[in-house]
Amino acid sequence: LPAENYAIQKGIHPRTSTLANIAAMKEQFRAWGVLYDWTKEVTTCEPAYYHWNQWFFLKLLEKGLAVRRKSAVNWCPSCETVLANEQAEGGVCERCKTPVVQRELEQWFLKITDYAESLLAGLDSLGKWPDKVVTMQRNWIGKSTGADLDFAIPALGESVRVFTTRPDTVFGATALILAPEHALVPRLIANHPKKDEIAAWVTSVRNQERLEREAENAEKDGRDTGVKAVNPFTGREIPVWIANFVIADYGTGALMAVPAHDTRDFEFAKKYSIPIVRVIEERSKNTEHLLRKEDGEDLAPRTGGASGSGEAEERDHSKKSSSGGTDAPAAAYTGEGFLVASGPFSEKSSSSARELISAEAASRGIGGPRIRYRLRDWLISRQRYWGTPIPMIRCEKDGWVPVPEKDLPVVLPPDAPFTGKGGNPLEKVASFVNTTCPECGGPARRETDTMDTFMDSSWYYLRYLDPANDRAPFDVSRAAEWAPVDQYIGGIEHAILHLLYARFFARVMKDLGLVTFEEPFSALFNQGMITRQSPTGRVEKMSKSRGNAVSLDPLIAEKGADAVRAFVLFLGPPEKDAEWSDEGISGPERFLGRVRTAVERFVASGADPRREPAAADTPAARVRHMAVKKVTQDFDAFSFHTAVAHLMEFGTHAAGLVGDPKAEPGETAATLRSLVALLHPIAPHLSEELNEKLGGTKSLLVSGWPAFDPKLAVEEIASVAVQVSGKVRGEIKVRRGSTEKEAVAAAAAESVVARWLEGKQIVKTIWVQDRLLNLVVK
RNA sequence: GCGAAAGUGGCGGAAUUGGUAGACGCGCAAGGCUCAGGACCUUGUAGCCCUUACCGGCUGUGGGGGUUCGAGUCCCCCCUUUCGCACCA
Repeated sequence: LPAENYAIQKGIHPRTSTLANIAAMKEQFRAWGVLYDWTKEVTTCEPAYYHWNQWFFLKLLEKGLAVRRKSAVNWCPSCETVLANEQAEGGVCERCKTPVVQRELEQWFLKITDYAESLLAGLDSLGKWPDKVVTMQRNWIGKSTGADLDFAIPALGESVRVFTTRPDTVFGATALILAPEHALVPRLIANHPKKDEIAAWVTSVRNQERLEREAENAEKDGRDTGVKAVNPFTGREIPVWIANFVIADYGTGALMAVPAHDTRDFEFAKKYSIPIVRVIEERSKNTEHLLRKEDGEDLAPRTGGASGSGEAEERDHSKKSSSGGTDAPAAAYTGEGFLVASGPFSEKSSSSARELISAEAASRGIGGPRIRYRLRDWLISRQRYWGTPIPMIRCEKDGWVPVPEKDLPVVLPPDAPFTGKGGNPLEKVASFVNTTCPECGGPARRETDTMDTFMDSSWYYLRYLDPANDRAPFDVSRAAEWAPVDQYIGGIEHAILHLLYARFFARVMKDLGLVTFEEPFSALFNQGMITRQSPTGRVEKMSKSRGNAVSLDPLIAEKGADAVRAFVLFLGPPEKDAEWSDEGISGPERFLGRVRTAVERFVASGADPRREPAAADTPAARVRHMAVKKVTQDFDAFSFHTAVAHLMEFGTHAAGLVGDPKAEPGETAATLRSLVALLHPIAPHLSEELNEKLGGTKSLLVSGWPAFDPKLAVEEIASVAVQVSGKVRGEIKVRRGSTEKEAVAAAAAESVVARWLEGKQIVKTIWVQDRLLNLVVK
């Protein structure tokens, strides 16, 4: 989709622009010194790749995981296509930020919801993922435990099923509210005197932008159908309403309104004078009410009982309370508590009542316990040209027929008259559309919708293992050997798009016997964004779509790839956003220059660069081991900016050795060799060159990472802070491993410390080995 | 509103997870080298105070309390910023 939009904007065929972008990107990779095995290159827009998208689609179809279904879907008016729920987050199109509207359309869905529980449970195993992403996925899947309950509508001879997480509040359900999209709406309003007005309102709500309809401050708006439903537990009639805040595709698109115990229902009930019946009490705060109840004054309506028995309990709080002195509550009580006015369930706790009421609903055949998820099925149809054709054929006689596997790939015609406006260009390509039915051989039409691009990225990581395979998406044994991915890196924007789809796909592939894992990415790292101050002073993310990206090409041309790499790594922690400015580049640039100078001076002096240190345990050797240790640990921890800092320190030390006539040449040589090797990931070009100058015969890529001896990677002399009553008063140098006694003696010999100890008595001594001595005095 | 993360010099950022706050770099200042320098090298650089100088002292990690011999780090309250979620019944 982005490729197509770009192509439309520039009037270039997406294939041309995509291939040009790939070429440009490859050139940038080369200029940066990025290492990549180009024999493993994958191009998802080529038939050789999307063939297998189509193959996966057919497999999903066989398993009943790909279905064509009519439902309310998100439509982006600007991109002129439907979008998956994940791509319309917050009510706007993920690509162009245009507010989306709901449309009732028949589309292809992948049943990701079948794996909702597995996707949720699997999150617990993702210890090496950022908590944030795990939480976002958990919230997106949105598991809710509750019950389904059926509310009869005698006038229609129908019943409406609702889902609730609070079946314990059912006795307080004083209205049934349906989404405007609910299937029963037309019949409910058919006999209403203002039928046309209501129908027009329903239509207007349905056509409203999601952003507007779901806005935080959007007013609740509804219409009374005039039809009555029956609360299955109180047996009382309750009104049936239609309201804008009821979401069509969550639960059943209908809910029981319990105004006393739900803030949204409360707000709605207040506005439309719907009765508010309190059925949950926090016992500790309202014992009086309970006592009245316990006196035997059973005010609760009986289950399935005749009308009238609950009259006294019902209070219409929209009017001034006339008797009993009970004022209208100011807000809903949404907490847990104990049931009141709930027939046989009165006195029960919320939690036990939930189970009992759910169980009774099940036994009466009107619902029962139910778990629901916020997650919706993945809508993959796109009314766009530049994508993988969905391999389906529509036959008048046989309906939807899959393209036989042997006929794959269904190739996207190169010559569609795409404009981005006025429908899918594929519909205009007769040679593509017109085909024959694989079942009956009669004339038929191809599906012209293409697949969501996230289909490509759901399994691409496995294609890298076997990019040329023309018999299968990838070789199963190679996948078994190499996958899952050890370390995945990507931006947070993928948290609930790509990463959720890929997790779903891994489960599908496991069920297909292609892989043995369920979680495709063992560890995940979210890098921060590079931001930039816009001319208006706002800090915004640098991106292609904003057109505010800074090209590093000129900087690389001027300073060299190594300096730019070192500088970018030195900007700060990689998981954090960083504001772009090329001001600080001189630091890393100078550093690399100093390393070069040090090596060149050493070689020019005629010293043997391959020489080994004369002694293993010297102060200089310890510095070297410490540097190797620190830099190695920094890399392991993705702390590249401190790796650069530690290399700078080590570089200064190395330059000092080169300039020091008393330095031992073997140690100096070893120091330079270590420095150059450690520098390789940051400055590969320079370090390879200096490695050669230092007599290296193999690339640093194959000659191995420097090792350190943990015993030598510590200073021999420890500087110990000396505190007197918790305040630092001096520092002593002691041999590593010194005893407390030795340290106290050394500290007392320090004049400043001695002054603070004068006339005092040491009441307590705290000794942290090799680090700190605290003398508490009185 | 709910949830999460963060707040450290002029700036980017360190701090072995309770143990010398400010590593490393930018910037700035002084000096050296130089015909010159936006090149390079050296030194200094949290604030305040005492001192000719040295030695030193006090304060300091968003604000306020607390725990501790000791707090940037742990606990409680508050403020600010950023990011998620936000009618999901």
